[in-house]
Amino acid sequence: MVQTHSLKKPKIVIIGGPTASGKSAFAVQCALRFNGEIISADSMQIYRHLDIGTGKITKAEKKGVAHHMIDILEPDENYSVGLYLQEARKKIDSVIAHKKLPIIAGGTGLYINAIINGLNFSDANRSEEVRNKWKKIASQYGNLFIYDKLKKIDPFSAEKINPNDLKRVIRALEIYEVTGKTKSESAAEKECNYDYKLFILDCERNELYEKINARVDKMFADGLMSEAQNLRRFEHCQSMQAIGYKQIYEFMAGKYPDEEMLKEDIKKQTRHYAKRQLTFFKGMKAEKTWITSSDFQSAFAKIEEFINN
RNA sequence: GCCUCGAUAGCUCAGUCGGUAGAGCAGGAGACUGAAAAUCUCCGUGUCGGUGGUUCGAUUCCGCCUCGAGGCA
Repeated sequence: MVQTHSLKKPKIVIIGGPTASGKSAFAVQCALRFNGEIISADSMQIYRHLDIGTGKITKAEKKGVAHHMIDILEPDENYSVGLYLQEARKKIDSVIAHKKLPIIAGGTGLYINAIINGLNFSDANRSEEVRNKWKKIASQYGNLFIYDKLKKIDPFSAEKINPNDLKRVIRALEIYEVTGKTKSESAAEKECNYDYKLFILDCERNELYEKINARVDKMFADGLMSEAQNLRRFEHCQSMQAIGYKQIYEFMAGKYPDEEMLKEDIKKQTRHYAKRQLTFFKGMKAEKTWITSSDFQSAFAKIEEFINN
């Protein structure tokens, strides 16, 4: 993506990467070094009380650096990229107003992408009513049935969506129903409001997986079970899509032979998730710099250069 | 010591009435614009334990050997 006349735009640093890659710690180091404040881009850490399971940064780990967009919702609240973008922009602007460097850090690629590439369909907010209606139709007449509806309304979008990808088929239908315009009609490239420097943290796959495994073990040692237990009344809320909690509820319902299997499954799900994150960042339309933990020094140099030119 | 049953992909196993084999899981790759820690798509060659024999041809049938599980002594 080419950035034109970036000189006038405010500068922000963005840090992405898979879980357990060390984003949070790196972000704190950057903030300390460049007088920054961190704006989280994590769809699960925005929820209060989901601490251990989301690997939320602790007070000590924050080292006095301000963190935004963490702990702003109760577990029973719904959220969306649209709301995130709205809030995050405000935070970014206020950090800039305070003459500090905004550092966006998190693993939710979609949120980061929204900040970089904006969002179309601005008036197509989620409509539970519309979604439920289509969901019901789909379960009654099959995925293909509603896919065919979409094909008639918006063949261009349908072309790019797999018929089994129910959520996306429904969303495309929803956009049309809410705005009267099709998804493809309203799609357009947008230019980023900010001059950004994006780093993606990564490491060798085996090493990443080992870190993930160790991290899950630590979560259990830190009391994930009781944390989940205490949140059980939210079992069917959006926040409980987070890996760990839902498996624990299934464990309590007797779906795993023993705790060891539970842990193994959570590790596995987390590995799959990390892989998906990596794929998303790889495919993201943005200028990015891939780094590992051994590249921190050179990354600092790049940030230095970025903010000073 | 004898008998029985196993030995096939990293793991669990299916299968080949004899023409060199396929599922699930793991693993890999990918998609992704308001639920994203979600949702979805694609990818399977391995001395078919070893060795002799029968056969045009054996992973498949037969013998022996090795290893594992169970049973009888």
